[in-house]
Amino acid sequence: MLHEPLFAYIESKSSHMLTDYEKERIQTAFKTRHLRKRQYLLQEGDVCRYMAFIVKGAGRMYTMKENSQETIVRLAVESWWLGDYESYNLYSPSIYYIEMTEDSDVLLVTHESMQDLVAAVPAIDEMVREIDRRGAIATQKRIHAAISLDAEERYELLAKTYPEFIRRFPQSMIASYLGISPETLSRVRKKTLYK
Amino acid sequence: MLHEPLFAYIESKSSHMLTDYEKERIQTAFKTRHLRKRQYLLQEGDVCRYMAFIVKGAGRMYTMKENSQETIVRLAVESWWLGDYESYNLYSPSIYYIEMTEDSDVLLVTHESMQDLVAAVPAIDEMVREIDRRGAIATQKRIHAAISLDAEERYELLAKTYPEFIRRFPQSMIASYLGISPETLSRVRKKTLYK
DNA sequence: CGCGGGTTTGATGATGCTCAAGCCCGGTGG
DNA sequence: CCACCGGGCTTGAGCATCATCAAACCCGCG
Repeated sequence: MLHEPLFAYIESKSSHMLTDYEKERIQTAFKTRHLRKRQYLLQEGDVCRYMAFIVKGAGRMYTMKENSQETIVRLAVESWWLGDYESYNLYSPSIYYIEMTEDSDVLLVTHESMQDLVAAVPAIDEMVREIDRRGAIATQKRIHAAISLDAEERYELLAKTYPEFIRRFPQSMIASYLGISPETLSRVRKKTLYK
Repeated sequence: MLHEPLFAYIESKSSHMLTDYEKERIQTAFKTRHLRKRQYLLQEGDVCRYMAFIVKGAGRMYTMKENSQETIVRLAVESWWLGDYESYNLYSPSIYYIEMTEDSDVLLVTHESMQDLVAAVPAIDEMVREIDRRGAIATQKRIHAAISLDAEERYELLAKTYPEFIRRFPQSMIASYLGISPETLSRVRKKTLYK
């Protein structure tokens, strides 16, 4: 059953166990959806109507400049969330694209449903706080890395923090996520091999 | 009375008004403290025991590398919060310094007191969620700026988003916050003057 | 008047980008 | 089964951006 990983995730992020009734509510709120590689969850200009919990697969969120230059701001795999937080909360048009990079199973929930769940299910409420807290800490670190480390240091930090990413995403995406060119990343990797 | 700006702030971030009783509780939890320019609120290695709400003044949070190279990750003025979120939540030793850049009045609250308040005062609960939400959105944007914009674009974005910062912090700090050298910032400013 | 911190200016060099070509490898069709 | 794509990665050369180092400058203050 596709919702099981979500239940496990929620319980892992909170001190409450889920009751059967709560699981039912959650199951109703989260719609399952299968997305194939290269399918879009969100396109620039649209409002992000769903947050996606990745049950299986992987995806990326990025912007595109006029010159068709992509900048990846987020990568996500199993048990991660994907969605434009700003657009989702404020119902504003998004500046991002979200695209799956593998065939994926996701669970989608609207902002309204999520708010209801937060109010009704203590474990969800706790989970949301926990996610926000961890998110704030992680982004703080990433900003620090982005403004204070050079290309090589940023790559090594990522490889240490999320080795999974290096394995699952093509190198060009890793480069974009790190804010460096694919060529530079290639050279950095070659260099770090001999160490 | 020093707590008034905090009450106003809380109410502005929530849909609830504060009762007199709640204000009393808040006043008890938040200790006022005067800090002079260059005084530290936190030093590397210490646990961040307080979140600070700035009633008056300004401060900065930064790391220091062995080579005594500073990297500012956060600037804050009136009605902003200052503290290392990670250390504050996890009681782990901080990697940051927090220093006031002006004579300041701040209100300090421990993690435990804050948790009590969140549970007891609906407006505070709402405020915390709102801050987390806005924080997540703002840091997302800052990451995007850091990895996709060049020095000039980053400066112009900051000047547009927080003109206050440009006026209140010395240029060298703005440079560090943007992840560029003071010399480069000086040249960028000269250039943007003639446009 | 002279000191000192922050900013500016100039010269030089490193880091990383761009453009272009070659390479590797897995997939496809003859 | 092999030849031929084609996409992603690598490699190289030249160049732009930005850091570094050093000196001059500006201005408020003792």
